[in-house]
Amino acid sequence: MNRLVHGRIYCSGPLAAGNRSVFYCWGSMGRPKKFNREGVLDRAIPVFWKQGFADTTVQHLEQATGVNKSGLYSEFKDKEDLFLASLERYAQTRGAEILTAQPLGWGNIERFLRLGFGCDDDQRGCFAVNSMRELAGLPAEAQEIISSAQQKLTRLLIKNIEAEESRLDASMIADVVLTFFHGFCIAQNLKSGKASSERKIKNLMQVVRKL
Amino acid sequence: MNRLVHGRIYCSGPLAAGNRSVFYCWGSMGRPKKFNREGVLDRAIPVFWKQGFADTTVQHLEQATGVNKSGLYSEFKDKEDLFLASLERYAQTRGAEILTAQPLGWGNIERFLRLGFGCDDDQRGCFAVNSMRELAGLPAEAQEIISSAQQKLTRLLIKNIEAEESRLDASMIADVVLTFFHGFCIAQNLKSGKASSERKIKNLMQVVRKL
DNA sequence: ATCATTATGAACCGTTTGGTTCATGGACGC
DNA sequence: GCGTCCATGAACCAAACGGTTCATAATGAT
Repeated sequence: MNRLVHGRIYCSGPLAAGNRSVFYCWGSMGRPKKFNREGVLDRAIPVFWKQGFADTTVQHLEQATGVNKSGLYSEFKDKEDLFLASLERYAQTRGAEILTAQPLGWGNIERFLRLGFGCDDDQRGCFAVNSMRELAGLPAEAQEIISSAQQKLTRLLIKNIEAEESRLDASMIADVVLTFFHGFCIAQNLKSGKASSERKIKNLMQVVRKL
Repeated sequence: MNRLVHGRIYCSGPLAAGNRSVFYCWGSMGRPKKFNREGVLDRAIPVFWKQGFADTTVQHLEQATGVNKSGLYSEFKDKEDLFLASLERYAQTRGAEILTAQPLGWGNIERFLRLGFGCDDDQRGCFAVNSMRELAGLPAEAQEIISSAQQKLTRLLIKNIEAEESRLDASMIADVVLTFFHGFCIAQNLKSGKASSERKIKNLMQVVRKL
């Protein structure tokens, strides 16, 4: 909501997603923020990634981001809004560079699969794949974010497969690879040896190269 | 805890997992229970399956099972205990029959994959696969239940693959199939058309038969 | 019919939850 | 330095949570 005071327009309430809160467009200056939207998201993502939406409290988010509740609620409508923004930023950020690297082919695909390892012990698998579990309790927007990211990945996978010679349809193989990726990611949540995860990838690559 | 009253031994507190509460072994009869352990679990499973552990409240469980809180807490230590018992019952119940049906082979494997569809709109995918997401917030026992069930499934998958002729190692193919199954299950949580799910299975079967 | 014994369900409890309010702090324009 | 305005953080709130207690209901044994 914008309000008119003394003939000047001021911003109040949560800013729209596109606006950088570090910029002051109208009115005289006030106390500057200590945080910016992207920084908060980048620090919130690991928390949601590890614990999911339901298990994450706003206290966790305060500690992880270093931003107080009132700050968070000035930038985001509620916990759900912050979650969706985090998920969207994650989905837009990850995956594409690897699958567009030259030369296209099985090498890119194997490197893509390795993304499924996650970052470290706290961020296992893939945030987007993990989030599929909770879709039942989240707004439809969550599914749309994930779906559109998957479609983008599928297109890139197909291009990489077409760069190799294969008797089978590229989109069919891409389908299998992506579903395998989902399985690889979700299974990363159980702490089994890294060796068995490596073997999984090796196995799929060996299978897929034979087609 | 057992206590001695008037020279007779009575059971009080939650009964051990193996004991059927419908049987009265010692002492004189009291008011009979209206529920039994397995019945509660079978009604709790769909709730946890759909909503996961964190999103399920004991109110939900009361409504779904028809058993009051005090009843639930007399049979189970706490919500976590009920969840683990549900997960264990689910894991022990499902999957094995399909993979032991004669004749062993690709037919069984395809039927196994189709288990990943789930039951209906509320029980999507697989309860055990869904639960992998929440392992970070659950006791180690949860992972053990899932892991041992997976090992059992892997053995059965291998036997079915060995029944077919294949140039590649059966355990390698089983690994790929199981990971694909995980991915298929978790992706069932997003409500995309059934057609695309069917295609996924067809695609994998076509790939795997070629090996 | 009475007693002993147990299951039941509603009331209750302390804690934690997501979310809001408001007095204070701090930066800028003048 | 003063006034204006906004970000900040702690206090605050109602609702919901997991879990417990206890008077009561319901059964079998005698």
